[in-house]
Amino acid sequence: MVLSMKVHQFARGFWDEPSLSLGCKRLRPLAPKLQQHNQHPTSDTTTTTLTSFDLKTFIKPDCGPRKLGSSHDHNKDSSSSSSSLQTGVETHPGGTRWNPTQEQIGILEMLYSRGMRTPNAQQIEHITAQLGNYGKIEGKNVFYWFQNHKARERQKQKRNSLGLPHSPRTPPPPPIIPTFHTAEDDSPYKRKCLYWGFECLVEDHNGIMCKKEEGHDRTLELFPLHPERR
Amino acid sequence: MVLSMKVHQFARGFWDEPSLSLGCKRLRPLAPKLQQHNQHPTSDTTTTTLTSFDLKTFIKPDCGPRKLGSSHDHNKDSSSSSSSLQTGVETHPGGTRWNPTQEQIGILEMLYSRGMRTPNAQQIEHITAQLGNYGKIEGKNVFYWFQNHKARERQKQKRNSLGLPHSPRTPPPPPIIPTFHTAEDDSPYKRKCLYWGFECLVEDHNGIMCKKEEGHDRTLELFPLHPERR
DNA sequence: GCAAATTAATGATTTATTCAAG
DNA sequence: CTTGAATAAATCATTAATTTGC
Repeated sequence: MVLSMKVHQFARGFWDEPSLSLGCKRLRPLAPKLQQHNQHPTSDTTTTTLTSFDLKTFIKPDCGPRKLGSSHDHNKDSSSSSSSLQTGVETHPGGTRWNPTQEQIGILEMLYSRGMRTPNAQQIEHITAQLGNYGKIEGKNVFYWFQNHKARERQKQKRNSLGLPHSPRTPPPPPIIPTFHTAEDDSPYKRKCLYWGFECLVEDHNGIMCKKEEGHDRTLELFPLHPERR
Repeated sequence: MVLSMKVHQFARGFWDEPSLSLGCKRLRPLAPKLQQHNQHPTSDTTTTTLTSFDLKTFIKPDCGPRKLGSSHDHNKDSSSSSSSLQTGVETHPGGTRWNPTQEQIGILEMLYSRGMRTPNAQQIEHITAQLGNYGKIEGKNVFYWFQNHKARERQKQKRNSLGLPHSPRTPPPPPIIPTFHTAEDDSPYKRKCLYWGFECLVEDHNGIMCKKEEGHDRTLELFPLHPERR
């Protein structure tokens, strides 16, 4: 199959699609990268595009490495300590990776404790919007948080079960996630539901305090988040 | 700090309540670190009041098992009706999986052969747009194609090297790929929700696609659009 | 007390596996 | 049985928390 693609030129230019330009918004003050908008104005070219395939369009001109972070702040406040550091180190105001605030973590854990494991896009958006009230955050952060948290809880559990395998069988297998019905029925709102109630420690058979894992009860049933399967 | 949470409200009406304030902080898992990062300049108090947390918003109608392929809101203009994407491939309400056309496969393989492995969000969009001329396709299809193709080439290679280890050396391992590192990229929020984003290739002096050196940014949005499956 | 050096967490990606449509 | 789609496991990388020497 030959597609009439014009491979020959990998010339650059063109990736900047007009429409998306917005993206380029975040440039940081530091490196002024200039993005190039180049030529090719248009061309609606696309005309061709209709049927032909322009390889060249696949090459991005390269935009500089902009890292940045974003506006924002996050305020790592940090410090108190006097300033100190900031001195140039760059902590750059923008940091690179997301640094969750207590509130954000709290909400996320609450949701997790209620059974949420892999929120869908819609949910992620929602959560992101809510958490945005407490600090900078993006959808992907939420997505990753759930992935990581789920995976790490899993390892932790595994480690524990191996480390002290008493309890022959019934190795706390299924996290069990509550079943979440719809609110309405059982008394959903019965619990007080401390915001961050999770983390609650409980005493196990041996009198050792441990974190109650994924418990079934705890405060729950508040809302039908959709139970994840599994 | 007190959390002034109005717990009682959790009672009924919860969903109706517009919002519930929350603000408390939580302890960190093991080591209580108290960091306080509270964000928001504004109050340092965490009064909570500032923002409210609407639990109910997490529920969302969602409802049904929507499977649909990705329609997902977002501007994706969706399908219905029109076609933004051309050809009217049917929008298949039912959501089926992508069924690539010869042309699409051809282009993808060509790109793969040139070294592309993990296109970033921008590239995916571009590719998607191009391939859209040959049949219905979405960004995630492109993303997955590269992932699967890469992984399967890898297995195939492994199998071959083991199965018939003639050719002592050079077991065609390196697909050639230039270096691919991360890339920079762009835009964080730019996308509403691109399915996922990744590295970006750039052209080097020789016109070969390679990964842009040193950028560390990979910032992109990612997350699966509909996770609910299964 | 401070800050470089070290360590513990955990955010972000990549790779391997699994599941299921066709 | 091929392969699109999705998840889980493994890995990489940064930042926060600690420790340590001056």
